Amino acid sequence: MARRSDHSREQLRDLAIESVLAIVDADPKAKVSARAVALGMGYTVGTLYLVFENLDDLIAQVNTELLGRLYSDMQFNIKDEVDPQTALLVIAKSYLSLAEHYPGRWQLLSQGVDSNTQHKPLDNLVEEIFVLVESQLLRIAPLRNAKEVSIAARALWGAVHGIGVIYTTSRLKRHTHYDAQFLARTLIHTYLSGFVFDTMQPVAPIK
Amino acid sequence: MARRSDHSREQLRDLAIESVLAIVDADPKAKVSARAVALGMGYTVGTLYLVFENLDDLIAQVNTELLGRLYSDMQFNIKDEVDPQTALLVIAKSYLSLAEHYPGRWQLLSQGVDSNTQHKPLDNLVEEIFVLVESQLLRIAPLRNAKEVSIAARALWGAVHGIGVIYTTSRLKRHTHYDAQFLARTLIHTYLSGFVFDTMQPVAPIK
DNA sequence: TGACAAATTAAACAATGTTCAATATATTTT
DNA sequence: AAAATATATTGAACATTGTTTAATTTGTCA
Repeated sequence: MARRSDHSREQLRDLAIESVLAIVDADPKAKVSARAVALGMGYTVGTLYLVFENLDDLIAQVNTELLGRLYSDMQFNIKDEVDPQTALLVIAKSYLSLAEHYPGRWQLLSQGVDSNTQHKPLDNLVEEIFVLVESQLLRIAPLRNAKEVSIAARALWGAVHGIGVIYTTSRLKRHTHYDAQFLARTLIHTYLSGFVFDTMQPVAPIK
Repeated sequence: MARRSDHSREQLRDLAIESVLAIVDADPKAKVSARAVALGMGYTVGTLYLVFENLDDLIAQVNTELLGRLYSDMQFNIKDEVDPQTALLVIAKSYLSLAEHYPGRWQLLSQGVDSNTQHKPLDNLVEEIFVLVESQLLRIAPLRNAKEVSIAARALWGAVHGIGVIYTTSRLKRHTHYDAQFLARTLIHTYLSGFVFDTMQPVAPIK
């Protein structure tokens, strides 16, 4: 039996998170079960429930960790970037490189972000990324008002996310697939050239 | 006990599919369990396995049904549409109206489309929708070659899908959310105005 | 050294997907 | 019409899941 106080709560938390990552890295379609996670950290199931409320809580914390790293990457990579369009590309690149290099982690994250269970820190991170995108859009088109920028940010981010979804699944299904980065570059490039010049008045609602 | 031959295999299949839809319509976050589905059709679990290989097979068939209806809607709604941009908006509208009016069905579909399990008829339908989008794009920009159109279609469709994801989850989490149709209209409008005029040469790869 | 407290486990629970022998019912044969 | 056969349907069983909790081990302190 593992000896008491071999690890602090904090350490147990980290062990669990790493165990989850090891599982999905080894096999992107593997099921992340409580027992498998516990085994991976050298403990038994019960211990997990000392540290986490339940499995959803654990997964949410893993996703918070993943998205947190992504956010840091993004901030670091754009901090000296003068061109806002390039900055947006860098942001998208960070997001999509997870899909390319760590499909298991990306699935975890993309399923978690769209899961119905709430998790404050995770939701906040998502919001911060939106802010990052918005601030670049505002630099691109300074005359737009806040509402327009907010809408454009959501549309654009949804678009990048969607590209990640299409990419991941077409790869897991072994279809022919396109380079996600390339799709994102053409999308952003094309979208922004419209965003700058256009009235952004959508056409009238259909019917 | 239900009497033998009360229903043909075909009828059982339809009963099962309707039972699934009833479950997710009643509660978008309800778990679709084999027993719940069987109960909903007035049979017991075992019967399900006479008709379907397993639960994934059932869900895939439900999704095929859903996407099939969507595809018919799309075809019907654009058949007399002369303006390709409007046609694309109609296509997106069909897709997103599922997210708006049937969140449970939409989650089923969006999780199923991005699931790793293969299902030929479902995959084919997805492909057909891509073709629909491609043909409109080709009408908008006849000088683009097939590869460009194919890429643009995937980027655009991914974008619409992503908007649906963002919309559904922000609604299920009771965040403030934007009208999905509106987001899609601005996205498509903006994107297309770029697609027509732009070189579609993405900027150089980052780093 | 012994008693208390805390960490960890092992076993148990209900609910899941799935299988399959038993049973009820329809159909065919005599 | 009764018996024999075939098959649709069930109900119980199994392994595996998430989760809880009583038991046990281990560290600490009087």
